[in-house]
Amino acid sequence: MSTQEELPYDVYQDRCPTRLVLDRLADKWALLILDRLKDGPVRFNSLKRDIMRITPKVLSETLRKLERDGLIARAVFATVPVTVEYSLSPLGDTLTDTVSALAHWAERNMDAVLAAQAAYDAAITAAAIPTPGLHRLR
Amino acid sequence: MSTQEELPYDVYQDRCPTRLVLDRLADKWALLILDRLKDGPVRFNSLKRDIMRITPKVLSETLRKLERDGLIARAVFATVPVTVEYSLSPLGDTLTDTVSALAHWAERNMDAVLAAQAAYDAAITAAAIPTPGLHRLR
DNA sequence: CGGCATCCTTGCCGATACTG
DNA sequence: CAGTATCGGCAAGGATGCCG
Repeated sequence: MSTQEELPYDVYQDRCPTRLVLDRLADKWALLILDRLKDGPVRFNSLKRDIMRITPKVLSETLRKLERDGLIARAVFATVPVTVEYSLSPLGDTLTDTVSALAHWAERNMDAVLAAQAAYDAAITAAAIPTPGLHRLR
Repeated sequence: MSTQEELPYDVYQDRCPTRLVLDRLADKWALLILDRLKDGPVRFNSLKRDIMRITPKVLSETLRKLERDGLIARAVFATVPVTVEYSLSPLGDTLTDTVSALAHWAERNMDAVLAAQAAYDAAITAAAIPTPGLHRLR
């Protein structure tokens, strides 16, 4: 808010189109796809295999949304059977460092998060049982 | 995948706990909250005002999830009425640069995205009408 | 001020087919 | 191989009201 130039868009504003883009990026599958594409073009079924548990439906939908937003490009080759490659567009390429950092932050800090969760849950449980061991009969 | 060390966690894997964290971060509201906290502690209703259209319920829920994950800290002051401040934890602080970059990327590249969307929609519409103007009589 | 409880809707997402 | 079609469930999230 301080070091940043004045822009016509403000993601904090409701009804700002940036909210729509943020919604797109704030999607687990979209982040994984963009991250997966950062090393070069990847084919549909390769994406489907690499991003475990994604269904073809969701993969297809997410790819089309990303393509519509100009973040990825779709290339069709008239082979038999047909070959389709997805790759980052120049615009999408400006995002990958950030997206990749976010997607992999969890991997680097997973232990800390798990520890925090355990501590939080323990505190909550302790609070829920004011004097543990008391009132045990009945 | 190449320049990266081998980690015990892999966000591409199903059943990997990192997926849960990615789910948390891949949330529009969580991103906005984390970004909003990067300049210092903020109170509940201030967040509610700044992040337009967020409901108290969703704000409260998201804050608690972020607190449970150890990304933010909650401080209560026994004033009248009570004052509650939310701030980034040291762990959360390691995320803000990335989160902020993602949240504001949309603001910087909104025009390009809107142009891409318009081009995409125009191409789709054109494809849906093979030869415009032909077959016009019935 | 800073929430929580409740109800209710919607739309996303997964599962499961089927097609060019 | 690269998708589309259809269906159903379930949980995220909005609206509202109340409380310490």
